[in-house]
Amino acid sequence: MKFGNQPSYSLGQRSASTKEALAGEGGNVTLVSQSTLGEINRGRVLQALYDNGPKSRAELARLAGVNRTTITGIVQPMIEEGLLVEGDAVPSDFKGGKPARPIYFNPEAPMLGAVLLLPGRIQTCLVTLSGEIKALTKAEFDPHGDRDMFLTTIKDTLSVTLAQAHQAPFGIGIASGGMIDSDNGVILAVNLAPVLTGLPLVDILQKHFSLPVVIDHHPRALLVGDRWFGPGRGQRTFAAIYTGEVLGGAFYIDGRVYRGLAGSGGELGHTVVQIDGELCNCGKHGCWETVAALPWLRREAARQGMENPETVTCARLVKGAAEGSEAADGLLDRYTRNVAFGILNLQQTLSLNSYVLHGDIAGGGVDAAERVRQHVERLVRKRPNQEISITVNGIGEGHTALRGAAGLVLSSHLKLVI
Amino acid sequence: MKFGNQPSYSLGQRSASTKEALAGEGGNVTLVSQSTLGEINRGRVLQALYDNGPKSRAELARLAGVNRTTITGIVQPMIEEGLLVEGDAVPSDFKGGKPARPIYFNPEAPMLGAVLLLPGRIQTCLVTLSGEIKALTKAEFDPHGDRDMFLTTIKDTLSVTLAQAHQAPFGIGIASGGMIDSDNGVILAVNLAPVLTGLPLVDILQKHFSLPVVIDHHPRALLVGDRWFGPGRGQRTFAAIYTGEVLGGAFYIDGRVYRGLAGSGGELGHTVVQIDGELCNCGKHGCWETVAALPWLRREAARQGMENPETVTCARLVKGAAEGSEAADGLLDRYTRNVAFGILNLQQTLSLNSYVLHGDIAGGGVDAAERVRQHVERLVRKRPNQEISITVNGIGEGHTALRGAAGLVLSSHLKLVI
DNA sequence: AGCAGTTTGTTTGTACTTCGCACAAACTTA
DNA sequence: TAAGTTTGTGCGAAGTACAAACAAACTGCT
Repeated sequence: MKFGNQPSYSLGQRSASTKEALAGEGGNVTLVSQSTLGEINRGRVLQALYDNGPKSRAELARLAGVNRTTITGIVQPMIEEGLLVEGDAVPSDFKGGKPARPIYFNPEAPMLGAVLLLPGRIQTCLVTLSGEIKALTKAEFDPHGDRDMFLTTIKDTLSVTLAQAHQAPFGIGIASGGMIDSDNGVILAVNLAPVLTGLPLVDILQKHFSLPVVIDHHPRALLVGDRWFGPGRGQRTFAAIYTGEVLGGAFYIDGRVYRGLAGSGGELGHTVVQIDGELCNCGKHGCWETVAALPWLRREAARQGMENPETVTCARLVKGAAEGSEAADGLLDRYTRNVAFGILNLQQTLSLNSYVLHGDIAGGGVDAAERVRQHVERLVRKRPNQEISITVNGIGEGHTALRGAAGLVLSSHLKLVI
Repeated sequence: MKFGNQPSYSLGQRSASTKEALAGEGGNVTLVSQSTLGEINRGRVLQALYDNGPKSRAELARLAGVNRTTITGIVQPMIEEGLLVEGDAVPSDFKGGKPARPIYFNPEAPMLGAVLLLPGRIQTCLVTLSGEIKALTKAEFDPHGDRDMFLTTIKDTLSVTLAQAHQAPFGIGIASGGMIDSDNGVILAVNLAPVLTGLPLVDILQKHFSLPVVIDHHPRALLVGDRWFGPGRGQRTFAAIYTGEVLGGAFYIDGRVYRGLAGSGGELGHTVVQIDGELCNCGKHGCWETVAALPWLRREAARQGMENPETVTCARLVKGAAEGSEAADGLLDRYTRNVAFGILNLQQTLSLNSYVLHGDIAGGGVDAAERVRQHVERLVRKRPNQEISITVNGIGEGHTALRGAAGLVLSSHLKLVI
């Protein structure tokens, strides 16, 4: 399936990107041009719409403390090209005044494609500019199988989804498990799905679909999803933490997704929390993963003689504890404490204060999250005005990851810095 | 067309601060104004001069990929006000052309005041815009003594230094040990110097000297000093690590000093590396500090029956190992390995790749640094293009910290983002 | 010595974007 | 109906980078 001509929006393709212009290049100097200034401010107005919902031009100007004509100069071209749309007038309040016309994302605008790629499972969908998920399609693949067969599967699945878009999407975002080089669009390694190792997936899909494609690792997609329409919405600083067969994390720092070099930041599962601890599959001892991932939970459940230890999850422990099982309560406490150590280390390092849980630990709901938070509070060094928040994302992890994957396209295509 | 109701986040007013304008305020969206654009680019040209040394306007324009008149528009006002100065013409090369006149910081411009405040010791000095340290003055104070006496001492010491400036300095930067709230200019706690605990030092000195005053914690000043005229010069991402009686760190991420909320990032000494480890003076077990700070080294030296264990340092161990002492070599290896765990955790979390060592571990010179690097390399998860550099700062730690303290003033006063 | 070629720094006008002011449109209230 | 209030737009001012042209100051060759 090929998409030919794409809609032309004045925001255009990613060039010497806004992010780079803001940050400068290492050793070289990059100045910010007039046109980049316009891009920065366009992205910021778009983000304000996401964070605050539909708003009139006058209200946006007030919120940002700028001139009304500035806002009009920014949004009018986007209204004309169909990215934004003007809503029905809102009746004036008791003081009178002309009714305001809130502006928001146009439901008729092109959508974003999204792929969630986990060991053995593919999900694809379309995501509207207001975050609705459509045309969800699922497929399975053999994690140890043949690469060509995998590529056929992902292309077919994506084709089914994209066929339901009435216009060429802005692009395709991929959230993938494993170790990702997001700069070069390559899946470096997925221990649980060797078929993906070394796969230059971005290039392959860009060529096949003639659409821009971006990729990032799964926790980072969760983070973007949290930030866009989840608990991280409107926040300046927070982290997403994933626990499951492996552990991972992602950071939103000072209003930007932190990636590290080539997207390598956030490999929290292989930070050491017990120097002389158990051997980890990465080859060293005492990784956080050895005491806070599902394999550890299953081993401990078996050690305690619990029923069906191979199916133990945080959710099951919370349920058991609520039903009075002391074994479940005790194991849950140890598990949440072990999870807390990784979060504690993040807090002492980066002082993010706000953590959104995903994966198995999130399956334990607010009870598990509160236990983790209490463990962290007991351990962390106290400071004035330090309030640590640990929440679970109530939206559902698959949808969050897909939204996040789509959000990756937003970042690159619309200069919207999520 | 109707839009559904969406939650509204409170947004602040437009910020005049360049840093805030670039990043946006938590949940708030701040647009970048024309005048802020000018400030951003002025700061960037100044940083380019620091990173590259004296350069002609034409060369700066080439480095930045911008128009020559843009550079002139930026630097000419600074030349006129005496911040920058035009040097002697440089002879043209074999192709001819008008000789270029390099521009750099004016030696006759005002200086920066700097204070280094460690338990029991005060150092003050002036720092020129090109990083030279002048009028260095030292004093001592009783860490457990009377606050008024401490304030008298620091004011007198600073007065001696400032009396040697021919013009009012741009401001005073303070590098202080302990836990610092850099937003509010308060020293929150210094375990080794209780006289400083709770001291609103910025306010006190601003009132006394009628100069702008900024404060940050010691590792962050080291970082700024590294970035300005040390191994971090021109780098986009690196960390400074301090080992001594306590441990600390600071990060330069994506071209900016990372502070965390109220300056609380970088408390690496209290990350956990051994869940069931020794009790730390912060109240929990297994902090990195319990296995990598000088108290650990002294205890281990005593346990091994080394001579004068209370004076053991990394430098002494390196010397001992070079002279054939297997005990020194063995303890040095354990020490550098323990230090490596904290750096490893940083690398897995933030992927900074470049670490500058300070304090006791730096006293071991390149030998100690190389041992740490090898330990990290053995432990870290491999990725393509990942090269980990661990260096010591050869300039001297006191000078680096003082330069860094002065650099804090540069950041705030000249909108030069170090 | 004179000329062509090259490079630097400056002058002048254009382009991009935000700011400020004024006005018309569209309402509420007395 | 008139006064007051708010929204969105038109127009000119202000700030800053970009582009073209020119003069100054040099090198190398004939």
